[in-house]
Amino acid sequence: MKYPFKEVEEKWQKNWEDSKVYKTDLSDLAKKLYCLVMFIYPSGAKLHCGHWYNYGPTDSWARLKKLQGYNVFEPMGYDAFGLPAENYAIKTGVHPQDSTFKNIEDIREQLKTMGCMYDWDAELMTCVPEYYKWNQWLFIQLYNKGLAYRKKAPVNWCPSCQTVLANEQVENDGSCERCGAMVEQKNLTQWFYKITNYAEELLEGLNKIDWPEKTKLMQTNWIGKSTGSEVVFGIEGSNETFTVFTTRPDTLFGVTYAVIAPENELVDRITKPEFKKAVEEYRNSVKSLSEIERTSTVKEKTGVPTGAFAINPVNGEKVPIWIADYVLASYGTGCVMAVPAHDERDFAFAKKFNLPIRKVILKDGTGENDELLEAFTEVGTMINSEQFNGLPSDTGIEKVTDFLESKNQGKKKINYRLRDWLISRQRYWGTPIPIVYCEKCGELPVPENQLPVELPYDVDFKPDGGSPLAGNKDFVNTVCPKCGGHATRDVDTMDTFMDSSWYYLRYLNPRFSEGIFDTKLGNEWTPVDMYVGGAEHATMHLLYARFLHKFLRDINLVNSDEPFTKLIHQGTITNQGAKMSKSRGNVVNPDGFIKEYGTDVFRMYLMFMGPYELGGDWSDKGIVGVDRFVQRTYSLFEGAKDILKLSAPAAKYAVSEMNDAEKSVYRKVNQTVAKFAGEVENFRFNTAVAFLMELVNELSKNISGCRKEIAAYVFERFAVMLGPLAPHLAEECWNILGNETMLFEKPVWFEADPDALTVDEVTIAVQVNGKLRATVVVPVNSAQNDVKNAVFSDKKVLVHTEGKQIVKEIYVPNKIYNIVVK
RNA sequence: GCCGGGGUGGCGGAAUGGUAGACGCACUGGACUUAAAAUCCAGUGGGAGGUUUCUCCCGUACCGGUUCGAGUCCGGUCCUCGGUACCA
Repeated sequence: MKYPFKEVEEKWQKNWEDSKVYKTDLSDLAKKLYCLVMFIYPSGAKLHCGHWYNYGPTDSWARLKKLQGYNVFEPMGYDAFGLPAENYAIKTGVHPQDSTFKNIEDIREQLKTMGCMYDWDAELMTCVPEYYKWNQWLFIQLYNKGLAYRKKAPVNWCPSCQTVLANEQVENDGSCERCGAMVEQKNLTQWFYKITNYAEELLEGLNKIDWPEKTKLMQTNWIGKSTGSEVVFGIEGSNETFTVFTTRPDTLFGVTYAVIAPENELVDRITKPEFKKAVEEYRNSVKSLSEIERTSTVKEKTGVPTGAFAINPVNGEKVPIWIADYVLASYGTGCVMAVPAHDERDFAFAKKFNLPIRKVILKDGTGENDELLEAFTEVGTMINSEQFNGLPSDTGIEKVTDFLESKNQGKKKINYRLRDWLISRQRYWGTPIPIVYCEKCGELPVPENQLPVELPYDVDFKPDGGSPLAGNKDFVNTVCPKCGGHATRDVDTMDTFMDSSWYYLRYLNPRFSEGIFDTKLGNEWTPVDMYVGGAEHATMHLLYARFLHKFLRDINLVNSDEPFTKLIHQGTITNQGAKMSKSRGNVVNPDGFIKEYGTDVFRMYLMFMGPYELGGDWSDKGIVGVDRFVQRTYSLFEGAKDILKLSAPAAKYAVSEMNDAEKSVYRKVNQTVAKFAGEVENFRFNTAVAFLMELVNELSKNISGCRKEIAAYVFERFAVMLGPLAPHLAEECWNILGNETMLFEKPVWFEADPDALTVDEVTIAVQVNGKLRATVVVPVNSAQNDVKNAVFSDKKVLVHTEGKQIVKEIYVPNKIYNIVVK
């Protein structure tokens, strides 16, 4: 009979649910295991293949652990705030809350058909007051510790989304990550979190976690630690000074000009009157450029002089001060000392504007007067540097800094590229920022007992450049918690990365009302043991979550340093070479495949496609192969109905007492058992599926030649191995065999019989000069002399060796016999 | 530009420095069938010859190296995918 996947899948899903098989007992900590996937954004596009590729195989991993006796907690929820719902509202008039709840209903149903082990009692969504109340609470804790602050800053403004984007959310070409519109620069007062306070610890912590090296490297580069010095320059005819950060104080004698970021306030004060016009024009021309455009390497260098001069602290020399867009206000001090001879950017700039280039580091083997054709940025010998002449430049770095320090004109400094996390969004569909502004008392946090600040339903979310909440007078107008006078609320909402930075703690009890989460459970169940999600979150979500976890630790709410012990990225499933997205219209909906083949086949096909971490281009060409495997498996089990009731298999059998078919089958099943768990354990699902296919091929051939009890032994193990990869099918097969309890109700896992893995004969490859010429079958672990006899009685070997001089023979036991001839 | 993956049959992909191509798709032949589909069995990297049981040559993007032996290690080149963007 054809495998009736629809009835079978529905039946076991219902049985699992009725028996609460996937309800995790969080009080049982003996073998606790927290397996987490990045929660889902409930868009109208529903679940697509990419989601399945994330969730299905991860669930298979978790199921292996469940069968191995772990107490697995696997929750699922909805990252429900965010721009797309609001954009959809602007387009269609459907309120974000209504569309979001509707989408969640639909997606929940889809998720349930996947048949994952989600503990649905732990389900959460971020757009309800019970959740976002704690975003606000957490904001206030950060505020009270001085880690949430406001500042005016140039920000990326997306004219289409009408919102500010973090740097990280702007694409390479200067377009908005979400809608693709070109991003502009705009100055707004915004809330920031001081993630930079944790820069060093975020860097250090990477050594303690089992994450992909490339992800750790990306975070390392993102944090961008660099060790150098701050050097104070005077300004001619002024009491003002400015500070530059440099990693190359050894080149200080080579400074021939200085550059200040065009936005820097100092520019107003130092620019000479006759330069004012040109400076203003240049500043305006730069304003329209995004940071991405400004810093493009292909862009020609631009800049103008200010007419002011800087005084070099080491030699008192006067050098002109320029402004140029290649210096960024947001990195370091926003001021740079320019050493064209030894910095590529400065070199290009100096060449273009005919500024002097002075060599102060001599490359070994070159002359002092040789012309420089490009900047020399490596270590050499210091020249033209007064008392430092002759020193190797790497030693000079420290000596020059010491000298500056003694004159109080510089010091060692560690600089980070990481910037503070901008969390304000001029948007409706998010967590209101719990701050009020009182005319008398100023800026005040909302008292904790007044939380949550509820997001009102009634707003006009037409895009007009401002925050939609500003239009709701009932929301905006409030009383000052301090003086009782009139006050207004902050009308911005929070970045949704806030929601996703601590959700893994809330899952443990989403209804907990006495605090942000149950700290006892948090300490017992986190860090998360296994976290699986896309590599695109390497520097945003995954860095923010680490930051807030450390903050929660510092206010004694968690007892660990890191949120996610082990991290895996699933690869991207593309379609016709492009990432699946609604806007491209290339989303592959799995529903049709589920209808035709069932959820187990679809899940297994995704796993069979290739290495999990590589992903690949979508094609349904091979799915019939997996379906055939399921059909063959099912009919094999049908032939073993109630076999466990008829014949209870022993724990192991002696191979010597078996017939050929039994030997072959018994060995194969034990070989499979021996390697299967390791494959699933390490997310090598493709080979795990292949091994089960090999087993089916073997059983098709030989199972009919086996005694009942051997067959029972084999089928029992086969059904259990199906468990992680095809849970519904496995449960059905387990039942067919005559088991009274469900596999996932009373988990079972088998170990291989080591005696079945030993072989008494091996095939050895015989090579002549590295070329395969024959194979010989010899007893396992044969001595070289015994093999040699077999080798040299082989005709093909003789053909290639006779009449030639044997130079050398290499024998690797049980593997190879190589003869080198001349 | 820099950093990090990856390049293996017609296709998806397997291979602790030791018989390259497991497993699957597609294809070919056979069985079953009135026929087709489904299923089952067999074959299947390319080429040359013997053509039944065989033998040889070539072959893991390209060039070179280490080694008895390289898809795997080393040096260089090309292509491709991701990350990043003058970070002083």
